Amino acid sequence: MKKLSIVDIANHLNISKTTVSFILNGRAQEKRISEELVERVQKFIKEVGYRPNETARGLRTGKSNIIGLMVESISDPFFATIARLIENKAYKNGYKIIYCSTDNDTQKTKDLIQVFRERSVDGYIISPPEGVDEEINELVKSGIPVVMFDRHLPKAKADYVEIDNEYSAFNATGHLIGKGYRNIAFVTFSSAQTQMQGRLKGYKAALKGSGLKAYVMEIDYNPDDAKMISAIKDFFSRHKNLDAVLFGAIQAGVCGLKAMKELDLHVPSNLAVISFDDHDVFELFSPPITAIEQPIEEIAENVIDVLLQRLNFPDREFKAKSIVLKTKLKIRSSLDK
Amino acid sequence: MKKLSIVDIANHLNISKTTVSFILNGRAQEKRISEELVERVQKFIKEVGYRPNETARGLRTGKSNIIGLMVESISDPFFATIARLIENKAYKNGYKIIYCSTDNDTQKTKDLIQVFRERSVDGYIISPPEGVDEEINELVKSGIPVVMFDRHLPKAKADYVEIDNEYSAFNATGHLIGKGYRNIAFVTFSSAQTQMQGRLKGYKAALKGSGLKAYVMEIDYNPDDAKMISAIKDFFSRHKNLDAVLFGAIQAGVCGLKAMKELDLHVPSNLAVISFDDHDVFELFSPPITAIEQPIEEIAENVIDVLLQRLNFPDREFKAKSIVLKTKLKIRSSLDK
DNA sequence: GTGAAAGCGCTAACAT
DNA sequence: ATGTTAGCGCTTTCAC
Repeated sequence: MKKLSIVDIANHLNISKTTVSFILNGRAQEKRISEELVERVQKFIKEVGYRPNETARGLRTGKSNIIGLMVESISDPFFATIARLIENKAYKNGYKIIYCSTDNDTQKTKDLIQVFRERSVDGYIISPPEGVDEEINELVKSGIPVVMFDRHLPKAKADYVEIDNEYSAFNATGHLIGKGYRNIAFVTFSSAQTQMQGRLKGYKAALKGSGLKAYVMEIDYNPDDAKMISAIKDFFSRHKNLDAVLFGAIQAGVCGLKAMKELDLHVPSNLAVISFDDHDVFELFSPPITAIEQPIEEIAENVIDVLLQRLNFPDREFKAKSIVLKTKLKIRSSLDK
Repeated sequence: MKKLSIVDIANHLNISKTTVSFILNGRAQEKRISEELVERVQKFIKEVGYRPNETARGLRTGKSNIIGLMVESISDPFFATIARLIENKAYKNGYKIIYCSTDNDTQKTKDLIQVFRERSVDGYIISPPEGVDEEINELVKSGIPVVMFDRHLPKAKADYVEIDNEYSAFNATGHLIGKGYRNIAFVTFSSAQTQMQGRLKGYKAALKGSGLKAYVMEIDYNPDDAKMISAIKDFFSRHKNLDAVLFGAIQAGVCGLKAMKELDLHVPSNLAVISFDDHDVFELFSPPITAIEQPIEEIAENVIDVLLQRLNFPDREFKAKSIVLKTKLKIRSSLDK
């Protein structure tokens, strides 16, 4: 059973492939092709299960109907969830998704953008590492829409969707202060990225307002959890006076809790805890961990909506959109002394 | 800056595009093209940053260098991790990955296979729902390699990689029995899939050996956790005599723990717990939950290796491979009365 | 050693 | 209203 082409269809029906093509692309009416013929063609197509070759179509039109999704790591629960939500809506709109993990590696990301370009990916969704602003601007200049999320590159003139990092950290830190904690650490990944900078800024601002001292621990991201755990253990051991900690990301929170466990530090008697990003692991922990919940669905929805807008109206005047969403501080018992 | 094509390169260098193509594809030597010319071409290509159009290449060769990854849900931590590991190796071998979530929906999966076919996806990695055996066989018959994982379809003549579900459940249940538990429940997703059937079988076999009664609870999978949690609560409430529970999947385990929390049932004083699949959430739970750890890296490695083999040696005689891997029972304190 | 030319399956401008 | 035909950018056969 060889695969049929549009010519086979045309020949079999004794019409031209143009006609078939028009019918296939819903331009029958516009081209005033007779109802009867349209029906005959569609019936036959259904009968033999003909499906146009998307590669050929893509070559001809220059569109691939593929969206490139580049995240820090697809295995991270935050990004995996986003990926799932984006997928749903993309497929509903006729787009497929090709993904890759950047590992926050600038060079790797640049290469991957090239790889995606070779395939004429129609649009990009990226949680960008630093240093790819130029590449993103080049894409946008070529008319290929790019939406950044989770963070943005100030020099990249593209749309982005993120949360209010600064306020979220400020608010969480303030909450700890309100509960009477005075030596509050901020444990996060070392990164100059906007989201991490924002969180750090919010944390510091809250402390400053109360005249408290900052204790910042920046972890070098390492795929091997054990390394990060022992770094955090070190930090806690060096700062015995801490009474609370704000984790700047889910991965930091998970490693931090593991570190605390190994040091036999209890929540909240030894350390009160709040972490960015919510997850089962925080909900099921004893006591449940207070978390800054990102509106994941809303993020995904905004990302894909903005991208589809750009895809559908490519020549609309360009003005990069910045969408900043609110988080929710899910207060749980990890704070009650 | 318009994108260059192979013709532009050829024209600029006053040679034919055939020559350029040969050089591009490493056939210069075979075609006895002069060293000097090869170098000149390569230098120029690098200079202008020329990259062949993969769509055109794909149309011509019929190969896309794309692997289709179809999992139950990309947001599930098990599948997300697999996706990450597969991605790594695939990209290293020049393959991109296009993914989709099947939701275990047979019709959706059939449609998605069609969608992937339109794009001439070179090979498939699938955690298949039931009822797509024919589609898989058709792919294999057309010479397109398919590797199933996590489960397999007995009627599908394709390679698969999975764990020893029956033994894993048998062993875990036996461990509970050895610890003195007598009323052991098995809480799992209702599914006729091989992996779930295997787990159920192992559980029952262990009980039978000790003359114990089976308490099986089959949850209908529901994207809304709350529904599943309340179903499990119901079950626990109806069976107050239970002293231990084996969860048949990570999602069942997480929902089960949430249900127990709401019912104020403690581990292990009220119920000893073992769950399939390991995860941070089990490690950080108090007390840490004993888990049946799947060798995720090994699974991913085997899946992609088998697929690459098929891709690289398409005409090698076909004999479907079954790879069954061992799990590890990670014993934690969730069992010690 | 290199080049001309056909053709992969489709779309769309241009006939008719 | 429908057909003819020229590409999209590449690979590959065959000719020189």
